[in-house]
Amino acid sequence: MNFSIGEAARTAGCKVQTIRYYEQIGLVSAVARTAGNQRVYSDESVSRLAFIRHARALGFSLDDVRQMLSLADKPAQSCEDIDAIARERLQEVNNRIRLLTSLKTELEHMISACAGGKIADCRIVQALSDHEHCDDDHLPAT
Amino acid sequence: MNFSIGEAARTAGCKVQTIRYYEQIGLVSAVARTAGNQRVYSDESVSRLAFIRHARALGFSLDDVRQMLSLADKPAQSCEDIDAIARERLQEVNNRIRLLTSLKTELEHMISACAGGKIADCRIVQALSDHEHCDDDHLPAT
DNA sequence: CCTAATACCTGTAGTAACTATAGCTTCAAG
DNA sequence: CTTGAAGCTATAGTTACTACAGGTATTAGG
Repeated sequence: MNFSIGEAARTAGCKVQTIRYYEQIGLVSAVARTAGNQRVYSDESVSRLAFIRHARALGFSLDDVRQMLSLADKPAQSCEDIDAIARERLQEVNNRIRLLTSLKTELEHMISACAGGKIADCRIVQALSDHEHCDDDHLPAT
Repeated sequence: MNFSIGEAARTAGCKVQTIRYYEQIGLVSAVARTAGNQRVYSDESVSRLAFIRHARALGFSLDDVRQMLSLADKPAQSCEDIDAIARERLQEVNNRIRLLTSLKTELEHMISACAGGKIADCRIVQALSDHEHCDDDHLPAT
């Protein structure tokens, strides 16, 4: 089956420009073109795009994806490396969940303490002004 | 007390350039300078920076922060709006936790299914190739 | 008082991972 | 045969910083 870039995008779950972007940065190789210079996608290239989108949705970086794709092209090798990447990802996901859970608690506290008063004594403003009480320097969850 | 930009950065928990960046985009106003043109920070400007960093760490965008800062400058007003921003944030945090939890499960499944075999039958690669079984189109958790 | 090491200054460019725009061409339907 | 949608390229914008280059200020030691 052949697909236009629009169909490929719908199938893979991304925008047309995203696919062109992936091609541009060399994450996927250029596909065939029609006489009129339009890209033609095979099942295989569409599923490669789906792989990428799925990995991205799982939080893998494009760099991770690049590694995994090159590994996936050597089917005879052991999948140790891919496993390692996935394990690292799991670590990060766990960290992020832990961080977000503590943020959730903090936000809930702030909200419940601020029962529609004046800003002058708003607990949210106070809580945010005052960094003392929280000793971890919780950095932005990139 | 007066602080150099370096001290302010250490206190607020960010890099020197980040402070200059906040000034540049007008998130904080320009502070006084020494005879030698170096920025001088008061306690108040440092705590404003700390406010920003703390809010950022809680996942508020710079745009949220901008709103909150302008609201915080009108202490006589009700804190309804700030409360609303915080509630919205809480919603997002909850969504993100939900998403990450399902990713965690998926990653764990993949990892346990891939017990050091060959890539040709690696479950991780298979799971990522195959988008069918997951019906939500879980977008990247920005 | 001089020097060397820091810390500061401005301005610009780079990062990730897209997203959007402009201005054009191609294609499919009626 | 025309019209509107979808495709093409190239370029610029987004968020929130971070890094660099090339220069000036400040401070501690000798």
